[in-house]
Amino acid sequence: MTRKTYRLGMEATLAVISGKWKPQLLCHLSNGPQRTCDLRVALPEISQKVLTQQLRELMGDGIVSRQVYGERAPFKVVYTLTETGRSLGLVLVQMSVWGECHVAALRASGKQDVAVRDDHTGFDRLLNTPEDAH
Amino acid sequence: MTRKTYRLGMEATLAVISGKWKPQLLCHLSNGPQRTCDLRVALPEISQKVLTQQLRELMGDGIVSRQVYGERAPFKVVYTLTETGRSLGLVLVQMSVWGECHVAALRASGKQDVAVRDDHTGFDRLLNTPEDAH
DNA sequence: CAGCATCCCTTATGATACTG
DNA sequence: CAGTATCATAAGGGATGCTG
Repeated sequence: MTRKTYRLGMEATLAVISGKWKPQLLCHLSNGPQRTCDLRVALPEISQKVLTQQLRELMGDGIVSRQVYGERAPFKVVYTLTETGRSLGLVLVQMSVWGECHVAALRASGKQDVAVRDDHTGFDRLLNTPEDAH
Repeated sequence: MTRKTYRLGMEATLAVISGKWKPQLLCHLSNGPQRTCDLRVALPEISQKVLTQQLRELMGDGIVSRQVYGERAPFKVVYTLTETGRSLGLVLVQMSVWGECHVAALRASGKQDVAVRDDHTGFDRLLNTPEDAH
């Protein structure tokens, strides 16, 4: 087994959260466990292949877990953020806040025409301890 | 001019800091202004083309500035983190700390064979105000 | 319902040679 | 010394059809 060596810790974090749809997946999973079909509704533009792919990567990194209900097809599959996944909360919120400020500044300066649709409160539930969430 | 719309603020942040060599570039630039040749020494494996490319992207996002000294070749070119670039400090440190913890956990669990070479203190200088740095 | 396999395209990154 | 231009390759993502 060959060892993967990152130069900086933040590269390891980037490896976990970067991917075209991972931020949105993490955002929706922060609201609680989600079925596959829930995620497809939340992210209408993702392809089936990439959805499965990115969820597998998050599983490999210990960020989400997968539970299967039912003996035979059709199955019910539920994805849940692990405790490790929830521990990303502060990082995700801070990245979101910085990104929002940066986009506002870029637009104000006229350097780039950019916008952000949703605000960082999408991750707020991760900032509470699991016991607080009920 | 077509508008780029991010769904989440963190996607805007990822757009700025993701790139194979950007974390390391930001880390070295956090120690102060750097000449092109300094960066090439610090990142021996980056190609000339990609070095220029990633620096241009950081400039386009207002993260670094570029100063040219000299009337004709050979020039002296210096890259410096802007105030916006320095404002990334907290985000970069937190991402690094989380990544280090995560890598340690992955290794302890035997799930992946990973390691991080440098620790998050590489970004520590960004946590001070510019006036404090002298 | 959830997922796999295949083929295709776009993007990111790399190697090399050349210029002011 | 710094940078451009060109060509080549790798990685990420998307479209479609099929399966238990």
